[in-house]
Amino acid sequence: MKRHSHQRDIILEEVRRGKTHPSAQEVFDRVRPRLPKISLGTVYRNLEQLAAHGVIRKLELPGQQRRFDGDTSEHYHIRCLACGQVDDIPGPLLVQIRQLPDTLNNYTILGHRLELIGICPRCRETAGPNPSNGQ
Amino acid sequence: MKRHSHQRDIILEEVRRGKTHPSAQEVFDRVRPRLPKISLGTVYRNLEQLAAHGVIRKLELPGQQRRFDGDTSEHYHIRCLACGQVDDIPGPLLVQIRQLPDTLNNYTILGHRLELIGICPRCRETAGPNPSNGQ
DNA sequence: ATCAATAATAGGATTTATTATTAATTGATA
DNA sequence: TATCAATTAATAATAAATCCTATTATTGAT
Repeated sequence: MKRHSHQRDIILEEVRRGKTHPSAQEVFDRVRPRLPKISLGTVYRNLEQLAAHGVIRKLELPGQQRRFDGDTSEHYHIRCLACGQVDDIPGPLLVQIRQLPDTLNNYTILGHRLELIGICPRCRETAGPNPSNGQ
Repeated sequence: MKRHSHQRDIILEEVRRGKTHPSAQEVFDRVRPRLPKISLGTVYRNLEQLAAHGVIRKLELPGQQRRFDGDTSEHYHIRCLACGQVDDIPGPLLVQIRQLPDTLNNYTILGHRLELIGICPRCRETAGPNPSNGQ
């Protein structure tokens, strides 16, 4: 990020809009109405750059495509097993994880990833995956 | 798994051999000397089937390809940020996670995924990723 | 032991998410 | 405003996983 770009500004605005956790393709779809000539590669590159600089967070979800989060505060996520929707879990990190030793199994510990798995209210009510939820 | 297959037996043997956490491709490579005509699709199908029946465990790792674990007891994993190697962390699940409520954020909670991120001893010593470690 | 039904396989094509390449454009700076 | 590296658009390439179809193997019934 050695200089500004209009594309990056718009991408950041769209990632920050709402509390969703969009994939690169979803960001692309949201940006396109404003920048019809933008390409998907530009979206990927800028999302990675913004995440590398801590402006947004990258969520690498097991078995799913990568998502991005405009909220950089420390928080966990819960993910719907049926539709893939990702929501925030407010509150502090687990105390037990905070208290882990510096080394374990001879590894130097740098961090952790935790996500809860569940069924979102919409999928529970409709008794099936709700495609409009995201996946 | 309505019928037995020789291929599945060999695949299971190879996943259980050692304490590694092989990817489908790695299982394929290990099985090939014994079954030269096996195809990658067969390996994927049988690994998924074995996991669905609880015979092995599927590890869906953020930002990495899927791996499989012949050890089905409850345990967490630690993963080397440099080389991708995955090791077991012995011991029980975190008490705090055990005590989570049934619902959170209006989701029905079904489970969780936790993995620790670190640097493995080999990568620490060689001051760089060790390609022979797996990734 | 043989046979018919059908589950499972081999081999290859396809899909999806992501990354790399390249020529043209743009933003920061002298 | 001329320069030059950073950034872009467009597209090709890659990697992991899935799908497709003709063939083979396993099973329960004879």
